[in-house]
Parts: sequence; C-alpha cells; structure tokens
Amino acid sequence: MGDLMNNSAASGLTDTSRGRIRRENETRILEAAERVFADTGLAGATMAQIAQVAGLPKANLHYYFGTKEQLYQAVLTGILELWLDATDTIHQESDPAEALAGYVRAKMLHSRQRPLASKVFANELLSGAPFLTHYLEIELRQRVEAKSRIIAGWIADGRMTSLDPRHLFFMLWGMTQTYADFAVQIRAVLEVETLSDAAWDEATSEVVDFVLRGCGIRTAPNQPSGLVS
Amino acid sequence: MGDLMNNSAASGLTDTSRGRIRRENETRILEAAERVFADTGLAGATMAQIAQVAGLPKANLHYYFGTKEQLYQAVLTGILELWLDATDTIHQESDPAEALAGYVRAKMLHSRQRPLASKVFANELLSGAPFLTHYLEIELRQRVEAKSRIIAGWIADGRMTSLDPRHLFFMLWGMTQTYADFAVQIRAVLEVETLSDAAWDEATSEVVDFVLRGCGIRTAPNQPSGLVS
DNA sequence: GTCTATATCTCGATAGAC
DNA sequence: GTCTATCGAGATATAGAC
Repeated sequence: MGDLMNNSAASGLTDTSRGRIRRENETRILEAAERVFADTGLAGATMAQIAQVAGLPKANLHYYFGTKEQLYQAVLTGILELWLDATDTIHQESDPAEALAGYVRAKMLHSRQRPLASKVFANELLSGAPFLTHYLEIELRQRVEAKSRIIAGWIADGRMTSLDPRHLFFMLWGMTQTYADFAVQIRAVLEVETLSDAAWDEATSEVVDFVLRGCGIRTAPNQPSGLVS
Repeated sequence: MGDLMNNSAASGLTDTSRGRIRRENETRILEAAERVFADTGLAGATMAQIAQVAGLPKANLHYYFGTKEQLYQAVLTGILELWLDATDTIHQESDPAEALAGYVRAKMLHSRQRPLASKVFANELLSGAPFLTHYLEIELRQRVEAKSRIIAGWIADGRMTSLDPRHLFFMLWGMTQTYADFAVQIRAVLEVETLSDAAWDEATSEVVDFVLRGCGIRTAPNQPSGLVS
C-alpha cells in the first residue's frame, strides 16, 4: 500500500520478491516471539530477546509490528485460528466414542506439535486474559455451548454417562494441555530428556482410554489406541 | 540475631512486638508477592508493583528479602510445603475409590482456596521450572513413584482398570489445577463473575465422578458426591 | 527496507536521613 | 527499622544514516 511510489530497481528487487522477504521476516519474527512469549509471557518478554532469537536487529521488530503489544496480539491471533480449527470432530451424527477419541487425539497432537502456542495461551490465561476477553466470552463460549448440546443429546439417547458437558471440556483441556504447558514436570517424573514418539503415543492412548471410560463409553477391544496405528 | 545490640526503648517497642511487626510485614509482602507473581511470573513481576499491593515502600521489600529472586524463592518454598501436604490420601490399605476421590477433592479444594499458589507454580513450570529442578526431579518424582506402586497394586488386585499410574497423576493434576490456573476461561464459559460455593461443589463432584469412572471404579450410588454433603 | 545510535523511561537495588 | 532520593542497568521505542 504505502510503498507504491518506491523504486524497486534501487533495491534490485521485484515487487514479488520484496513481498516474499517481508513475509519471511514477519514469519521469523512471529516464530521467535512465540517462543519467547511462551516462556515468560507478555510482561516478561523483551523485544531484545525476541530480536536475538529471530536473528534480526531490534529495530526491525518495531518496523514490522510497531509495539510489543501489537506483536503479541499478532502471535495470539495466529494461535486462536489454530485453536478453533482442530476441535471439529464433535457432530450430532458422529459416534460418541469416535468423536471424543478424535477430539482428544487432536488436542494431544496439538500439545505435541505446537507446545509453544499452548504455552502462550496458558500465559495469557494466567495473567487474566486481558487480550482474550472477546474470544473467551463470545467465540469460545458459543462453541462450547453448541458442542455441549450435541453431547447432551448423546446423554439423552443413553449413549454415554450423564455429566455436565461444559465440565467435560474443562477436564479435556486440562488433561491434554498439561502435556504441553507443564511438559517439564512430565519429563521429570518420567525421567526422560524429551518425550519420544512412542511416549507420546502411549500418553495419547492413556488419555483417550481414560476419557472414554470417564464418559461411560466402552472401548472397542480391537481398536488401535495409539496415535499412529 | 543481628539486632541484639539494638536499643528497643528507642523505638518504644519490646522485643516481642518488634518480632511481631517483622512477621506481619513479611507476611504482607509474601501475600502481595504471591498475587503479583501469580499474574505475571517472575520475569514479568516488578518490585514496585509488589510494594504497591503490600502497601509498603519498595525499599522495605529489599530490606526483608534482599533480591527479587530471593523473594520469589521464599514464595515458592511456602507453596511447595503446601503442595506436598494435601496429597496424602493414597495408601496401600485404603479403599481405591475413597483414596482417589479424596485426592481429587483435596486438589480441587486447593484450587479453590489457594488459586494464587497454583498460578505461581504454573508460571514457574511454563518458564521451564528453573527454580524447581530439585523438587521436580527428586521429591515429586519419588513421591509419584511411591504412590504409583500403590496404585499398581490395586490394579494387580483387580480393584481398578489397568492404566499407567504416572499418566493418571498427570491427568488428575491437569483436570484439577485448570480450575485455578485457567479460572478466567471457566468463568467465561459458565457466564459467571465468580464461582459460587455451589458451582465449586458441582465442579468437584463432576471431576470426582469422571475420575472414578475413568479408573474403572463403580461409584457407590448412595454416596454423596459434593464437597460438603 | 535495514540497521546503528540514541532518547526516554522504568527497572532492581542501595545510600543515607530519620 | 523505615522511607526518600537516586544510581546504573536495561527496557521500549525511534531518529536518521545507509
């Protein structure tokens, strides 16, 4: 927008490659920011540290994102999109066992593949979620309400135990996100440096089985319980 | 120790009242620090903010506790003592249902009564637990190992479903601490300003029932499930 | 667009009057 | 023991050369 008057010959770059560099730099900054915000939250993070992780001068961060708060907002927004995606395994017509197991597997996969996103989110909630009021009170609440109606339907049909679906979601989130947010505790108890693929599969299968039993759904005995069967 | 030479008449205070003041001030500072550390973690907290919450000049904090890290360490130590106490409902000779239900109730009560302690702990884990290495790798690990052996015994005796006790603990911690750490999310979904006593009792009963089913333990139908029956 | 140099502010910590 | 005043370090943010 603002660079329509720029002479791209001066920098030796075409419009497309200039756009590419911008995109690459923004991505690098966002990834570095996610890592730093994940460890120390918004208040504890410093622009100098983010710049160092990104391998760019500190001034570039301000050039691309303005203030620390705006950079944080950008990181959070990206995470929220990811957050709302993976949760769509619960539908009216689904088999409860498959739907709930799929939901747990998706959440565990997320803890495994995007632990930093989970940690940024956790830090934001711990500090009272000042940047997430709208998300929590509108988007998340409505989504939980909609999914809870489906689960209530399953309960009414006698396909699972009677429980409050909203508390079920709180428990599912707690059980699965703990593997990302508090991984250091889990690694210490399990006495491993990092969780292996096999350990992740076993954790996933433990949570899936526990949840299905907790919901009063008998697991099919011949069904593979690991993440990759 | 160091004030044996002080003239207590000059300040108009006896030794006992001077000790009392010291204890009161230290308590006020520790409580204020817990609140601030809970919201923003060690890196994000400022001594000025803690001093403001405590209602004392910033210099007094340094007088009583030295550095910010030492104050943080003092807060953490108090929390760990609390942490290791309430978890002792799991014994060899216990009834598995009673023991596990009691454990969950104790953890939920802790989330309810000391949410700030839980949050400080969560922040510390999120930032990689630099102050808790010994606790996690020695004390917590050994405790989990001991309790896991008891639970493994119950499983071998056919008194509950076969599962990995360590992952059971991870899930229990996640399920119960989420009610303290991520309370803002729970309040948003439930559309309440604060969780009432009744809401806490219901949450506790939901978690207890879910856990007992998840462990393959039939709940006695005539047993009250609320926190206060 | 990029990066150096720097302005401005706030932090942790302390000296010193009381 | 308490608190004001302040120092040096490090923070956010920007000006301006390139």
